[in-house]
Amino acid sequence: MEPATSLKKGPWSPEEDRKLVSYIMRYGIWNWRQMPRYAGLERTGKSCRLRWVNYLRPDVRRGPFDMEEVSILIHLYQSLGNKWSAIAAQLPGRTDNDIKNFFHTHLKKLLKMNNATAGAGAGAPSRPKPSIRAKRLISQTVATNLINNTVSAAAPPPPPPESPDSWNSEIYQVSVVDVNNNNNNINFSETPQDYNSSPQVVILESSPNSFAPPLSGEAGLHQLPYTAAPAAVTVDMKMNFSSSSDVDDTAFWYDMLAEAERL
DNA sequence: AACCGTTCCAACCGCAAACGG
DNA sequence: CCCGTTTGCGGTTGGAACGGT
Repeated sequence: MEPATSLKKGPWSPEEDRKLVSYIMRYGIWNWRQMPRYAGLERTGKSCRLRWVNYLRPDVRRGPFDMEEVSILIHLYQSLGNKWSAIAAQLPGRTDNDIKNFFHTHLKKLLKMNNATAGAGAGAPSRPKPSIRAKRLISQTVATNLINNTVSAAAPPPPPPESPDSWNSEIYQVSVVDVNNNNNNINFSETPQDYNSSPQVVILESSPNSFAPPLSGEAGLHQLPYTAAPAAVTVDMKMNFSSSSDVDDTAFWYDMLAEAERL
């Protein structure tokens, strides 16, 4: 039983985080219910466990899901259902809470509507429009996927998707650059031995109209983990998306879903 | 600038499973 | 097996951030 005294609820302060982390680093996890008392925290053991598992644990992976993770998530959901912890076990660094949130905010509606409209003809219910945040997230996964595909295949990058006429407003841009060379062209060497270090690849966002602050970190920059493969390719691509609310670009989204399911 | 509706996610709650005496 | 305690899981929610008007 948790004590009935007034324990703190709500968001954790940096000081509380520090106390919890330093306690666990020093003494480990021995009893969640007792621990907060010894760690000087006025929290329930349950709250401490949640904070540690979902946020403070050093191996928690933060940031957007990449295409491979989305693919795994979709496949596992289709075979396991809402067994979030089982799915999380297959996605290193992702917590069940992360996965649950990602599913509910990005995938549930799309999967539901996709199933409902699969093979449906005229008169099918209209597809939902994805949110701008989700667009931003997926645009990053697209870029990641293109990088990986391009590099592993040692082939030229695919041409940018042909835009419908209605996509004439270039207000969102994802660029892949090598920041070490300050250059949009990443020239990979011919052989693996030529590598001393991998180019640092980042996704750059530009937001001339409405894409104000980036998801995190330094303005306009999102870093992606990247390991260069032995290949002789040049990556130079830009993908342009319209996010104008009156443009129906949901077809693009369903293509993304299909791509994730295909992988 | 102000307002309002929507999106997103950290954190909560209730319940079930696991544990152990 | 029983029963109290602890841990883990999944659904839900509060509120900050965001985007549109």
